[in-house]
Amino acid sequence: MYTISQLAKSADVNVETIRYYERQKLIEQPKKPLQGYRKYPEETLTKVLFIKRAQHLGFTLSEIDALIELSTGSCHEVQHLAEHKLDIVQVKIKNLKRLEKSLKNLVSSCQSNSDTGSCPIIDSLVPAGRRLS
Amino acid sequence: MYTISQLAKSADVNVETIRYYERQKLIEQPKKPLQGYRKYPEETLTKVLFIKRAQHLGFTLSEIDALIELSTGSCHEVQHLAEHKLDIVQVKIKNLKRLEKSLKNLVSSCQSNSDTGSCPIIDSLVPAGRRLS
DNA sequence: TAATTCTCCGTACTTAAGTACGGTTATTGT
DNA sequence: ACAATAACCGTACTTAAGTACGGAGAATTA
Repeated sequence: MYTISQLAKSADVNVETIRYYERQKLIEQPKKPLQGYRKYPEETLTKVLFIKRAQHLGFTLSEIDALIELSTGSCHEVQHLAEHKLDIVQVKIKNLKRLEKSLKNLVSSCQSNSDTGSCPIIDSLVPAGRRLS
Repeated sequence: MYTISQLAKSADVNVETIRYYERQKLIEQPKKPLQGYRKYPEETLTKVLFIKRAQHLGFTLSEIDALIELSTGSCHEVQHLAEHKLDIVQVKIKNLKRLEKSLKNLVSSCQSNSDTGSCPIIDSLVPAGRRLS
């Protein structure tokens, strides 16, 4: 059993983060005893660690909430959630790669620029036939 | 010369977005004439279009502000900014690829799962030796 | 016992890039 | 001339995931 600060330290998060998770109902707040402070069971630490791991995989807190809901039972639905997240990640990668390509082009067009009066990057961002200033 | 709503329409943004850019000093608010509404010059439309293009490349508004500052003059610094953004994009791609890999593993571990009582995804998110519920 | 540290709790603030609202004035269309 | 738009303006709200603050009470340490 942990106090809130022991729990936070064990999970390597801020005390405020624990309280935030409680407000979001991701973890349960233990009843306040008549005397003394709240005590958190081992299970809560497990849950916070679970949340942190899932966040690392790109899941949002509300997705993690769903994950926890589904954890007792539906492996299939969990899989579905992970597949959905995988889709999103793959779309993001695709978009970033397009971006990477554009930026590389821009940077290299600068490299071969000898004209000190203009910048190919700026020029390419200004629509054709327009003047920025 | 445009009214604010003509400007917004031409740039395909919301009127509120124009006003927001004014507050952020990305574009200048024309003086209010003694009679009538403000009039925006062609240059402002160019700037808004510039902003939108730069945003597409992943630049934040404050970076775009810098870009506009640098546009008259320092091609080298503009290049530097673009290189910095390229770095960031490449780091993001790398991280997302690691994520993609992990998610793929998780999904495929589910695919080969015959145990209806547990889910490999959930199991892998719960730290070793712990129990979620 | 006194001082310090911790918990508890509600509320407000943070970032980014806007969006929404509500009231007032100005302009345009009929 | 009168109704319907549009502009103006300040302020507040939005999302996500927390962080910060301030005051009150409880617990630990010297």
